[in-house]
Amino acid sequence: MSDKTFYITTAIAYTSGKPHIGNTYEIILADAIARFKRQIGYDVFFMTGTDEHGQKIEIKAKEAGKSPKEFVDEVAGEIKDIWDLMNTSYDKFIRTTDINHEKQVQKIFKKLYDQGDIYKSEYEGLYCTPCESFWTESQLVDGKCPDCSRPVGKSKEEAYFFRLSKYQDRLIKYIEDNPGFIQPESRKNEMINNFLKPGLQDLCVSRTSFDWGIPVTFDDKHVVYVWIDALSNYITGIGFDVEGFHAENYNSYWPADVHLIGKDILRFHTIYWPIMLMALDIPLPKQVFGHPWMLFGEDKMSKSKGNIIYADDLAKHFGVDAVRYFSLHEMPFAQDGTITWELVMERINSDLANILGNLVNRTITMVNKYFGGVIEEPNAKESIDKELIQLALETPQNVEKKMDELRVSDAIGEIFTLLRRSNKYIDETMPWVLGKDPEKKDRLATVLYNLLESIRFSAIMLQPFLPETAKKIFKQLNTTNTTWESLSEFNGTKNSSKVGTAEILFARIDTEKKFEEIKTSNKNEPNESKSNKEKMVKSEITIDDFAKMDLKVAEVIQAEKHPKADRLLVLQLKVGNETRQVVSGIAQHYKAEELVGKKIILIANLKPVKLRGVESQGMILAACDDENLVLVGLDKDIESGTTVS
RNA sequence: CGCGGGGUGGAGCAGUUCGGUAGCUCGUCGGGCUCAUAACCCGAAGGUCGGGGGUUCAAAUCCCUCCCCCGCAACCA
Repeated sequence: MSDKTFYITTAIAYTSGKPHIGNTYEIILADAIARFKRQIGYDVFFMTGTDEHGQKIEIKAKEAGKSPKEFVDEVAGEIKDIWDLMNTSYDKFIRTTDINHEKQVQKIFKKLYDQGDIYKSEYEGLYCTPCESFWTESQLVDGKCPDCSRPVGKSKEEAYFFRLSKYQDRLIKYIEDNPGFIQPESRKNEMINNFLKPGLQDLCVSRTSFDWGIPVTFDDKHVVYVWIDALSNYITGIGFDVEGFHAENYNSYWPADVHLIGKDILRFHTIYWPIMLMALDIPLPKQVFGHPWMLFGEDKMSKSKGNIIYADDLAKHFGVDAVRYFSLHEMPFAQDGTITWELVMERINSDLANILGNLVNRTITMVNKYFGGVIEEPNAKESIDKELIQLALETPQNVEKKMDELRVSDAIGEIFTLLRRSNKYIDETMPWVLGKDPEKKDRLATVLYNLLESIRFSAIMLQPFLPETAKKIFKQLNTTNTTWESLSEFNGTKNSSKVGTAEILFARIDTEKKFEEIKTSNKNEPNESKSNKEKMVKSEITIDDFAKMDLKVAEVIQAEKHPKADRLLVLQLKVGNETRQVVSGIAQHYKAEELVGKKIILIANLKPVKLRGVESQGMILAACDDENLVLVGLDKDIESGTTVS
């Protein structure tokens, strides 16, 4: 083993449901980095896992009629299956329900308490009893509960707090002294200016309102709330021990080289986590990389939008390496990437089938056709070869440079530049012409040798990204010379070995046909998002309950934007001979001017409230899902003020 | 003036740190080639680099200003 170590982690996945391709991307990315580092000689430890506690899971388990433990066992298994399907080479899969983890979390909590970093206090806030919610001063509307408009009272809940403020200045200094710590760097300022400079509030680190968590040893009403539980996995997973009896892995791998996480949880990893570590007096991770998100078209993937793509579905249609390739290639360094079925097929066809697959195929075919599979000594070199050879020799360094910056997509781009260049080399040298002239046999052998060698180069470099494909290429080349070190010289193809038969690596996809296939296979599978699960079924009411509502036809006589809120319109409604002002959150769907003259339905006896300072006397009806909002109108015209029942 | 990201040929992006011929992939059109998976290779068309102003010999890049889009925050009665 090498003495250069590299410890990389992903965020641990929350076991509330099946992860989609956007979540899966993170582990594929981590895997590519881990494999690459191993390849260039690092002793790598790669950890991933699941975050399994919390109220949400408690509720979900109950809905599913299971105990929380049964529930998380199932989901964690499902997550692990997807990680395995994606051929990810993690060294450890940690679960926050692992006994060792739980034990260490309890000890960490106790230690921080004993040394005064955690203290018991009361979560004091403005509490709305019917809603069971705490609110801050700024959230209140008219001094009342924003949810139900009832008065709130001061209330207290016992909780433990972590004194973040104590470490604030040390953290700012650390971030400023280590410019590479937060990646991409644009996020650094966001953290400092938005959270650190204004001053950190102490963090609530325990709960009494649910049970599915790690109990606080010295106060059994409390369970450890997410932060200390989840974040500490990065050290407990490699054998950190509060009392100092660390496992060997902890001693060799900590501090982590990279925490790879989604950009949405960067704050927890660059503020709470480092402060926890400071309090425990252990070194901070070297880098936290907040990767961008994979969007479906323009939108975030979400169940309610029904636009989720899962890695296993993609793999079923296109194969694992194609999914890996797409995820790694299509994601820019800092900006969000996009996935659609069309894009996936386009990438597979143009890159994997045309450029890579076809190059291997045509080369192997020619070696078999002209030389019976055995290439002889390359002794007829020409100056035209130099450009190809030089590029091949430069590419490993370029890849390494990009990978150092975690620019995985760019690293892959470097390899494809070599593949394109190789295709071009075939046209330049025209081996099929050489093949017709027996005197040119040596030259032909040299040309094909150069091609085999640059394919070997490419395949070696592709290993971290497309491990299975690389294997297949090695098999076709019939080479075992697959180390990174062998890329220092352009002579690693053995002259005497016989290449294998040409096999298609990636078949071209008939886009239209495939689309049909995908559609049918999606139909066959019950679409979870639209079935039982997501439907909100409210409890039954009587006609009397309904009769409490005073619904009226109303005509919009004036509409304008709310002066202080983006999503709100202020409407003046004519209801019979009365005029009502209603504030409505429809500004993203309707322009003020197009509403004037429309007749709509108003709930007229709703208690008035102020919204961002403007009084609203009622509410108008609209149908809406996540994307669309349509006002409820009338089939035929009728007087405003008419009662609706 | 809440915070942040972005606006570059038809599409998606790089280039902006540190001014010096506007680049890549896909698509379109034309050509070449036949070893190969209708693939590969070459060429062309197509851009006032969101608008305006300024600095400069020179601005996508620096400064000022305005417009638009997307997140977050707020807000949806």
